[in-house]
Amino acid sequence: MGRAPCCDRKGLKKGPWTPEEDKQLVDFIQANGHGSWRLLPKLAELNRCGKSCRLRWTNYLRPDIKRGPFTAEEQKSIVQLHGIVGNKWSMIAAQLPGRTDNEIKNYWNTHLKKQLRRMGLDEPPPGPTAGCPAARHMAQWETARLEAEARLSLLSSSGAAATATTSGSASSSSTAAAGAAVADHAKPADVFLRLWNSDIGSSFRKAAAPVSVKEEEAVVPGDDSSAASNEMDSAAAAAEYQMFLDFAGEELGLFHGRHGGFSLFPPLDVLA
DNA sequence: AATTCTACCAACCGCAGCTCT
DNA sequence: TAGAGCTGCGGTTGGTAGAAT
Repeated sequence: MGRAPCCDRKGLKKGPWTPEEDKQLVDFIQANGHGSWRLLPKLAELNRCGKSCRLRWTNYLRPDIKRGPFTAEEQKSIVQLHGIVGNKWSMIAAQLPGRTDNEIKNYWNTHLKKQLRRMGLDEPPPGPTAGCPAARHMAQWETARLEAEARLSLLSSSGAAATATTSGSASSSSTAAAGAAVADHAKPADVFLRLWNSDIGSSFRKAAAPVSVKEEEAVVPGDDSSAASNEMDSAAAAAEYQMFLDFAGEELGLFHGRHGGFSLFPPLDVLA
């Protein structure tokens, strides 16, 4: 995996772009498309590296970029998605039309992170999962999934059990069943269910697969110590997740419920 | 009015993964 | 199959504007 040598060339301009450079880049891309970023500077007669051109275009010059402050709805989405996928800014940006990953990242670091810090929620909990975001997020998903399953079991008490059809999932068969059940029974307000079935959920399951398998292997039947350890990890992750949800619910008005009775999911009577 | 501090954001750097040969 | 080239992503930095002293 070699590194791109384009920025190593001497004499290429760095730093802020001038309006003339912007116009040159926009005119060229609108006329020809960006094609190969590496070749673009030469073709557009810009004294910049391709990487710089791509960044300028994607983060600033693209016509579909939405400018201005983030709306409350966008803030909610960012917090919600960050809780699920972590610092996958491009993934989060994909769910917010007109916003770039760089913009979201900056917004998170300068605004939302501070709010979390004030709440004392920015530090990962101590323990084995602290350095493993995938494991922590898997635990978060698992917590939400369990709640979804509980809800679904109540909702479909008279219905037949769903057949597992979800493929590529690294979680347990019950998770796959929940995923299938979700497809059949999900209500629009069911945030988790929608996310689980979305591209994000799919990417997450895929990304978390090795961790999940490893964790399952680590649990030897009858081995109380590893089971207990796993239980503690899950509890810590679940506690962290709950803290995050509490913050999101109270501070940003996310999800449903009120102080003390907050839930990722809407009350049953809403679904009924 | 001058200086220092803080917040914000555009841009850079380097790594990782994908594609092609 | 291995290595080189290219692109995309996430972390970090540096410049600037506005606020505070």
